[in-house]
Amino acid sequence: MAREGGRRAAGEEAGGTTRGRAGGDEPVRGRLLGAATRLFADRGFESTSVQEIVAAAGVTKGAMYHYFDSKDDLLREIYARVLRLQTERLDRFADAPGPVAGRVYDAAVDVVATTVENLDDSKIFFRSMHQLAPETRKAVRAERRRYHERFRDLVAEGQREGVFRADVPADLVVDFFFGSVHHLGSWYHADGALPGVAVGRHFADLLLASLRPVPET
Amino acid sequence: MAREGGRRAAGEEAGGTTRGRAGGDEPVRGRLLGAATRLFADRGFESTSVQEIVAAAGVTKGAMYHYFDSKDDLLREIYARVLRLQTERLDRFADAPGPVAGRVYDAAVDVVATTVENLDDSKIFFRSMHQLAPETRKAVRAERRRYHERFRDLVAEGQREGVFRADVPADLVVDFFFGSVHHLGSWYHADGALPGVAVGRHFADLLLASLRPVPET
Amino acid sequence: MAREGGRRAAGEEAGGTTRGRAGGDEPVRGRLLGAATRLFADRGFESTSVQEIVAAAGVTKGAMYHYFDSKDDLLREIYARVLRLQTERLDRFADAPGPVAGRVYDAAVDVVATTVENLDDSKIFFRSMHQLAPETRKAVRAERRRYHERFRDLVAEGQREGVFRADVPADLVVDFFFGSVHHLGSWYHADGALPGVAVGRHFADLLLASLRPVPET
Amino acid sequence: MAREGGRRAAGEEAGGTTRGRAGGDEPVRGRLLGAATRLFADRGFESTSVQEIVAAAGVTKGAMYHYFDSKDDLLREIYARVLRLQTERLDRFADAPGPVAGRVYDAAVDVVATTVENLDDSKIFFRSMHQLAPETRKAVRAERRRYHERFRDLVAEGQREGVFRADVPADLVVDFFFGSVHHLGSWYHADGALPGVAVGRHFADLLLASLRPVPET
DNA sequence: AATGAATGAGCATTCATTCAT
DNA sequence: TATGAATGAATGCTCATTCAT
Repeated sequence: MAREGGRRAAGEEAGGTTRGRAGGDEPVRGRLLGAATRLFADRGFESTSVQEIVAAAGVTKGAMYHYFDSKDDLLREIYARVLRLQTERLDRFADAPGPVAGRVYDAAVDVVATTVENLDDSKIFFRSMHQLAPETRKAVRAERRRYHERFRDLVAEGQREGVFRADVPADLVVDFFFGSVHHLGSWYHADGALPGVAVGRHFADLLLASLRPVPET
Repeated sequence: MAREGGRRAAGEEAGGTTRGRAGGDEPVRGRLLGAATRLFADRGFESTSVQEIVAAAGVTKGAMYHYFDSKDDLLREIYARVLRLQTERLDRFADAPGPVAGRVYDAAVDVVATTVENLDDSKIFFRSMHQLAPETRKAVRAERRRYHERFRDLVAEGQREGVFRADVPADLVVDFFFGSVHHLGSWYHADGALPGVAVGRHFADLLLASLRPVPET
Repeated sequence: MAREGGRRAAGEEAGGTTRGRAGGDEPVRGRLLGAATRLFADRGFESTSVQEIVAAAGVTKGAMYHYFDSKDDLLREIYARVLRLQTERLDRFADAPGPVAGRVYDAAVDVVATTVENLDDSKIFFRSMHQLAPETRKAVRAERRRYHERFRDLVAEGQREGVFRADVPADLVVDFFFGSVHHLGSWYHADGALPGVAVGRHFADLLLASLRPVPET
Repeated sequence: MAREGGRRAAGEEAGGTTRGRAGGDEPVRGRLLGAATRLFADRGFESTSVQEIVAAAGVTKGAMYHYFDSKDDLLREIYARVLRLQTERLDRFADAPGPVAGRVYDAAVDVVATTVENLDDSKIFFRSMHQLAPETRKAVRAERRRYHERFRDLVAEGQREGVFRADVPADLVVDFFFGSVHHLGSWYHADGALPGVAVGRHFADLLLASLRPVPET
């Protein structure tokens, strides 16, 4: 039963299986996912009770277990959503035409901007990985690795072409850069002076600068 | 069983109140801190029970509550240990003589190497911040901010001297770099090919490269 | 899927209200009763969820609540079915012509054979009695007592005629014998070497032997 | 922790680890086992909540989980207690000197009397077997089988000696007789006219009578 | 310095049942 | 005749913590 609901995940905002009752006009499933995302980001997965989630979503526990198999399932869905979004966007930038440096720059700006726009997702992603069931964790990591490799291939392409320095492993560059991205959740505040895109441009600048071929002395 | 941090913590009490019993020769307090560090890093703070900690340390619950006020107190001690260590080391490098670029480089290599050597501490630090009591969290953040500012001042010094580019805020540079450092816990494995210091040198290289003044066109 | 009892139950409604859908060609009501019988016998009444029953029957919960008032109602129907069957059969043998010893023997063989053929019913009967609503339980017990008395009267008839020993209360003989019958569910396996009728003949032999008048010494 | 308590099972009535608080003077562990036995017999294992058990024993849930691993563990202990008692007693009678018929008679009387004296245990034994974890169930069945075989060997001994008829398998005789014994819980009431030993003597009489060699005609 | 029995609040989850459609 | 979303009460169990000894 919950599995059926689970399958419907992709279309969750397509709306309208429920008429909206107490708590909002959005379908129950989406409300639950939204409430869970906010709470998991704020307090952590383990410190958030199912009771708090359903209260925040304005539904009953039974309703939650109608749409999701478990609290873990909720987390799993959030991971799936993040992975889907990020993969889609990277693909778009990596496959674009033009010189590799530009594509890396654009992808870097975008991933920062997207991360800032979905800061809750990002906080959850790196803080709650170890709460996933081993199997799920493996799947998430595999998907994440594909993402990493996609970006790394872009860097490696630049290195082969000579527009990026080649004396640092491309994998390490990616870990270096994405460390910065993933920690946005630790310090960035929406009410800060710098908009997400501005941060993205700075980060992308720093990345490209760090990759400039070392000047001869 | 005994971790480096654990040994320090025990010493802090100015010597052996316990004669070591089942589970190791080290004083009880240190054993508890060591076991807690390992378990918090592996499973997270919330998913680790006091029972598991005392079992891993080979003591009883009563003994734990003799040395620590609460489970939170254990976490607080771990944070204090990390902050003390990192601040000490940064001070050493920042206060060293010589040109600013060299000091930044050395400090950067060191923080990476130290993080890699105490990877469990690092994992805990960024994953469990939100479990601290608000007051403690505030104190930890303040201390952390001082650390950040110390490093930022180094960068700003280089910018004023003209050896670092000045078109990117020094604060942002520090967040950029420490994001990379803090995420070492997400991918670095002790059994990997690259020793901690090597990673440190690559990271420091990238940092300095990203700070080189932008060439005139 | 279809058990003998299930087929009878369906017929009771005087013919097919449902055209059979996913899961079998049999009417829904019978499928539900069959599935419930098997599951109650395997796992016990309390450990079987309505969800499991409807899944096994290939219908939805709503359908079940259309045909039955409650989960208890399902159990009540199973009891009614068993009682009807056993009473019918005993009546047939008790009312037959011929000497009382032969009638007791035949009835004894038959109840064993019938029990073995409907072992699930038997398992449920003695394991789940206490789950019935007090009122229903009272009714079931009353019906059961009538059955017991019918058999006891047969024994008493033999005692009066002098073909059975009279130094043991007829009621006790019946409890003695039916204990053996009711516990068939605890040890008899359909794949065992001995067919139900063979067990029945042995049991009937033992019963009649135990009733032989005590020889004078 | 609960395991430690579990080991102490045998000495549970040796008394005095607790000073008796609300609810009685008996140690907590024994009170819990007593309350559970009564309730499981009355309402069945599944229909009895842990809350009801601890309320009846006058302790808190936490205390129960200090002594027992789970509700299942409680049931397991009850089974262990029954098996221990019955095996002990059968051994005593089977190993006694004298002719086999007398030993069978005495053992039969005793098992009925003992069953009647511990009717709750008996009700639980045959009603809740399927609630045991598969592993435990296997162990219980194995122990039970040894009991059955001990009794069967006694019957077989009599058949070899010619004092019992040999045309019915000894195993079947044992199943026949113990069926009667196990179903005492279904009809016997302590307030009934017949004391346990009297029922035992009647049952033993019936058993021996059913085993008399068939007279030649 | 250390024990271990006991607490009690809280947790994730299950489940029979209802009801608008 | 049948669906499936939703309910709400109850369940077994965990856990940080206390306290007399």
